[in-house]
Amino acid sequence: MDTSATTPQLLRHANLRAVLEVLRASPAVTGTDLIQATGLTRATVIAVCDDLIARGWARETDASRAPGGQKGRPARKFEFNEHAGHVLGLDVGMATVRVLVADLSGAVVGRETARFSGHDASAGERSETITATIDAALEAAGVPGSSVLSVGVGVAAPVDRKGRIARGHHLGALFDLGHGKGPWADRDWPVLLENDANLAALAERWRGAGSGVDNLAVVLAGERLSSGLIESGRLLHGSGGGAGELGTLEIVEGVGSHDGIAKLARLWGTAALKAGEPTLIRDLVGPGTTRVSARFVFEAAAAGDALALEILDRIARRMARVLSLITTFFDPELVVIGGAVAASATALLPALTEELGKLVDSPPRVAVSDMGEALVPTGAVRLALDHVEANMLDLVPAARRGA
Amino acid sequence: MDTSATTPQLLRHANLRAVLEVLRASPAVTGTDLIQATGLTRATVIAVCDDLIARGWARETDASRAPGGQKGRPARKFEFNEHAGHVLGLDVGMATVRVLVADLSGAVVGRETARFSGHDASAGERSETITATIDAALEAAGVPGSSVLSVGVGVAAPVDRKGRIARGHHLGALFDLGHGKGPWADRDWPVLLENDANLAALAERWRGAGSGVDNLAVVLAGERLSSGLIESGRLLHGSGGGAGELGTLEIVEGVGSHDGIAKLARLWGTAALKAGEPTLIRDLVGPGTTRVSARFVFEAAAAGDALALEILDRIARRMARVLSLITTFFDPELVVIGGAVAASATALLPALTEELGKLVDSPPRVAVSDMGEALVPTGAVRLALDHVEANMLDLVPAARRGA
DNA sequence: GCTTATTATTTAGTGTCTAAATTTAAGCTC
DNA sequence: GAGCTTAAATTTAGACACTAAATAATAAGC
Repeated sequence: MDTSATTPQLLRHANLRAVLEVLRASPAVTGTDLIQATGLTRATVIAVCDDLIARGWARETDASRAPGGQKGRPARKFEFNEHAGHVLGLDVGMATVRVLVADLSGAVVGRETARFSGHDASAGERSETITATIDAALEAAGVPGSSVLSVGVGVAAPVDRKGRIARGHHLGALFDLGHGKGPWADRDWPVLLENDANLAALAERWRGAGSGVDNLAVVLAGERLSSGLIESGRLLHGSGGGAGELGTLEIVEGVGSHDGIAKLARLWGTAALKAGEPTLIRDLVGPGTTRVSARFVFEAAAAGDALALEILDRIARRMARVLSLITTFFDPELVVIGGAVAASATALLPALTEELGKLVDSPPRVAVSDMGEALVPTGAVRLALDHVEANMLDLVPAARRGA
Repeated sequence: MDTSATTPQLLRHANLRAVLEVLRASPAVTGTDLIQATGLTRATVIAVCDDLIARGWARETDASRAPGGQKGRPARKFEFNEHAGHVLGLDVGMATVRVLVADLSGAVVGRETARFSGHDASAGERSETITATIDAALEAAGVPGSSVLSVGVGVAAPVDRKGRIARGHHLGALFDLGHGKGPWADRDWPVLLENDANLAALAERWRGAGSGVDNLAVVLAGERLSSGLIESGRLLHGSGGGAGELGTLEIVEGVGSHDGIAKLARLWGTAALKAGEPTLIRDLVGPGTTRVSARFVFEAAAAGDALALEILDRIARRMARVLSLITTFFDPELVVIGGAVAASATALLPALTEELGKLVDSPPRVAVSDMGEALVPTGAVRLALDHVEANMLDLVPAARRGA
């Protein structure tokens, strides 16, 4: 709906887009298929395909149709050239960096994870670690850096629509992730920064529980709580990227802070242990230890330990209150819980949905993510792919570079 | 970004749109202006304008330029034909219906308000009242019904993106507002239902405090609380239209229900009176009366009455908590408070912003609507205009109808 | 009345699409 | 293998919309 002037070439541009979109969605396609999908004439469809092939975004497959099948002249078959380039999906956390390398079909062809040297690592050190991890991932995948068409990066901070970390956020000092800086200082990759919970939402909608869902919330509930919100298929950012940050839930009765599931399990588990209550958790933790990791609480609960079960119940009820607020403000069709302990969070679901049903008139479906650690980087891949797809016709595929 | 096929005519279509958009935005424009605004050639611009004139959406003004100014052949001047049709903006409440008639520039040319016969009025009676009110408004404006190109309707219920009132909502039983039913049974107007708070948001962004703001929340806070949310310039609906309904804020500490400002003022004012506390409110209400309307509380506060001021302070703090939640989830740039008592709500602002500043890291600007009763119907006009503008080239202007 | 400036209109040329006719490359039948 | 059938590709003619450049119109200034 933009006030843009148009030239005849723009027509072709639009048709290139249309055909490309079909090609991306289907494995291998004949001219006739494209005629039906786009409504264009055969002459046009073929011309557009030849154009796409010349630009490097599509390729023609050796017809080789099933013998004894169709009569008539064999159709040419066209398909999306998923090797026309690659994208990187990064999850840059406080302690670790995860890198995925994917081709343009979204298939992951390489991955690598590294830990930063320490909590007090400088921005420069962190940059070097990120660069090294990217290089390792690319090498493992056999993908040259020149093939990278865009990079999606998830960070645990609000990021506005222009890809800037919220001013004054502590993460801004720890990393140097701006365009053309830090890890990508000497590469000309388009770098897209995005909040990690938002990327989790993209990931769940792409390959998780939210596929095909246009109104979706994802709550990252490991150590801290944050949420990514998709409305009508679009990510919400708010004016400064702070939408869904859940930073001020302290005012909610029964939700004393924005602590996530893992942290609550640890806190309450430790508290119970200190109080000397009889529980299986003590045996799991072992003698002499006072720190209770979240895992032990979940294990004890799975074994039927009453105290652990009660802790889970409290966590579930607290989560239900958070979800009830999200429902009030967004009315999503589905809420997915992700984050470090997502797998164990399944145990919370019955109590959570029951409590949510009490709090809200028409509660959304609630699911637990099964994407594990890959959640955020997968969303980063999706973000990078979105960018490539949106700008495909203005880009030059890796193979054609310099030609 | 839709996968749509394109024909050469689509080019013209796009340019018609582009030129029309410029025409709508500026008073009277020459070909040269359009060349600069659109980047098209003079030949094209003129052809497009002639096309628009032929279709009825634009008109040519008698050049009559300031004498003694420009040399050269006088430029033709084109302008948007705001009389090519009209729109209706309705606010259908429980007790009243408000109707605005506007031309395509958005100028209000007629208005009418009516009360329904009673709370127990049937859907049929209500329909008749609405029809009569519309007819009166059109007649007063001298606009024939055939000139109406679309109708925006605000209702106090969740409405999904397809214009359907949430299933099971009590308002659905009181009205019969579906497409081609009730008040518009024998007219062929496109009717666009929308939640009233959402329309308030559209109105504030169009002609209120939110002009030019892309991330905006409007809170209708008269009797009940509800909010309309605009993110990146788009209204949020959620999966069932329930986004921003604020129906479950009961779980928030200090916000015991979704009562609005007027209701709280009334409740707390009445309670104070019953408790026998000394206050100016008693004098304003008059002897023998126990019902305290919100107005008296605001008047007493304006006169410096301590108890009234304290009530306002409590209301302000409660509102601040609601706004802090909105901020947490949406991060809007601006929040506008509207609804029945908006004008008096200005008195709440200092305490409200102070409290909000304590609750939230980077609080949004807060403003009070000055659009009064016109707020929702103005938003309905905006909604109707949006629809007309989006579909303009597929519509037939009123004047050309039947030709 | 001539020049100059500005705009409108006309003309020729280009890119893109459709529709219809033609060509190509198979499978099938005899 | 010749000939028929079929499905797809290609070619051709025509339509539409745009640009660029040339031409025409209209007013102000001298």
